[in-house]
Formats: sequence, C-alpha cells, structure tokens
Amino acid sequence: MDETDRKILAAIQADASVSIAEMADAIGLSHTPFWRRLKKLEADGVIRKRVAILDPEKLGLAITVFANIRLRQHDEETLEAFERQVAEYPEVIECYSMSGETDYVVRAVVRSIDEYERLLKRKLLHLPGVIAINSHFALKCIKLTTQLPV
Amino acid sequence: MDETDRKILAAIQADASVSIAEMADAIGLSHTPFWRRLKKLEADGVIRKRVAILDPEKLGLAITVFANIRLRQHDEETLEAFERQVAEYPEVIECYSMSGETDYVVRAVVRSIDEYERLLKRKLLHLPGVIAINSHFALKCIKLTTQLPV
DNA sequence: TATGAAACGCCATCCCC
DNA sequence: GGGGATGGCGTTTCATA
Repeated sequence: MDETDRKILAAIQADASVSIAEMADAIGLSHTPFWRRLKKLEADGVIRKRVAILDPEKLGLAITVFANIRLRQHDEETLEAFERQVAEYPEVIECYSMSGETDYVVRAVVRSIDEYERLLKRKLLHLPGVIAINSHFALKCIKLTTQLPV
Repeated sequence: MDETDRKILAAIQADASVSIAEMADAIGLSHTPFWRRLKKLEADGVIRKRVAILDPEKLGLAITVFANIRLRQHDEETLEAFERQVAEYPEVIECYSMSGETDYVVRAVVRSIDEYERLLKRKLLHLPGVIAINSHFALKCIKLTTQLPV
C-alpha cells in the first residue's frame, strides 16, 4: 500500500458519493488504474464497506452517554456472554474492554434521559456479571468522525 | 418521517453499496418513490453523507485510547480554543465535553504506544487550558458501528 | 399527492494497448 | 498506468389513481 493508495483511502472515507472519474483525476490518476486499486483495497478488506452516515439529532437521538461498567467475575463464559449480549443492543454504538478499574466502556445514544434509565436499569445492569455501572453524559459533541488517519 | 423512511435509513446506513432497485424491493417499494424519499432524506440532512469504512487493523492503527481531560480554566475563549484545536488532530476520532469531573473525553487511534505518548505529550497536554489527562487503553473492541437506532 | 412504468444519460466495469 | 467500448443503474419524465 503506497502513497497513491493512501490518497484513494483518504478520499473515499471522506466522501464516497463522488464518481470514480472525479476522484481519479483529483489525485492525478486516470480512471482505470484508480478503479483497479480501489477493487484491490476492497478485496484486501482495507475498505470494509460503504455506508450512509445519519444525523443523530435529526433522528431525535439527542443524548450520548458513556457507561463505565465493572463486572463481579471475569471468567471466560461471563465475559463472552456479556460481550455477545451488549453488542446486540442497538443503542450501544461502541463498546470496548478496558485496562484499569473499568472493565468495559460503552457509548450509547438515546432519545431522552428516560430512555437511558430504561436502557441502564432493564438492560445494561442485567448483563452477565455486571456489578456496577457509572454513567457520564456528553454535554456536547466536539468531534465524531469515521475518518481514520491514513 | 414514517416507518418506510426508517426502513430506508436502516438499509442505507447498514450498506450503501447495494443498488436503489435492490433496496427498494427489499422494503417492498418501487424504485421511484424509494428514490424520491431518499433524496428528501438527503435534502433534509437526515442522511449526512456517504463514506467508506476502513479497517483500522489493516491500516496498522492497532490501539484505541480514551483520554479523560481536565481543564484548569473554563472561560469561553479557553474552551473554544481547546475544542477547535483538538478537532484538528487526525488521531482524534471522537471528542465530547462531559458532565462530571472530566471536562472532555477523547477517543484516539494510534499505531503504537509510542505514537500515543507523542500525541499525549506533544499535542494533547499542550492544548489550551489542559491541566490533567487520564489515559485508558482499550484491550479489545467489542462493538463499533455507525448504525444508529432508527 | 404518492405511486408505477418507461426512456435517457452517465458511470462503473471490462476489454486491449 | 492509460484509452475506449459497453451494459447497467441512477435519474428524470410521463402516466395513473
């Protein structure tokens, strides 16, 4: 993967709606080699998929919450069950297992505080092994992108 | 925005590479009304843009870090300067101002611990008003999606 | 006012150089 | 890496209820 590939990736992760011909001569390449590189990057899995990015506000999803989750037990089965189930909640946009005191951090988006309370009390707190959850609300989104540094 | 629009949004935020005709009859609609609704959702800004999602691993971006940032002062200018500058770092994928003790939480992706150390010491710690940063490393990504609950 | 059918024109794709 | 041909699809217009 050379410099030209990186330019292609940068372009297509910024805006995938422009035509191949346009992108190609934006980076100074004719459309055929551009297309060939693109297909290779897709085949190699560097480009995972094409998606539409929606506006959370316009969908009424005004609230972003970070939930720091601690488990009571850390055996294989509990972790596996927790991870499988937490990933299924559509409100959960991100989840990572973490170093430090917190076992997992979850980012969820919800329409209201009420909805988060339900997510917390009825779903997250009942996940396998959960002993404590610490919730932090985002006041404002400064940056949220899908563009990786290539 | 009715149930049909939600189906369109769900489909296109899951996979924007399939043709309009295919999506249309997947949700039981002929392609013209589907297309009109799509254009309206774009015009209304519900659909913000189309992008390609890249694989961080394949790009060598193996490490995800959450940085909890505290500022020493909270006057308008400091906040504004901090927010403007933090958003410019390509390693910073997300940043939110938060309730609670932490002023800002940042999610960054880097190639190595070394690279994070440089990001922290040379960039983040020098941002306007910063007094303390607490870094937490992700051990594993359980879920990371762009799909919002529609 | 929302949907279905049909024609147009562009662009992704594949050929060869 | 580049140029050219083609087939399919997004786009637009017309017709319908």
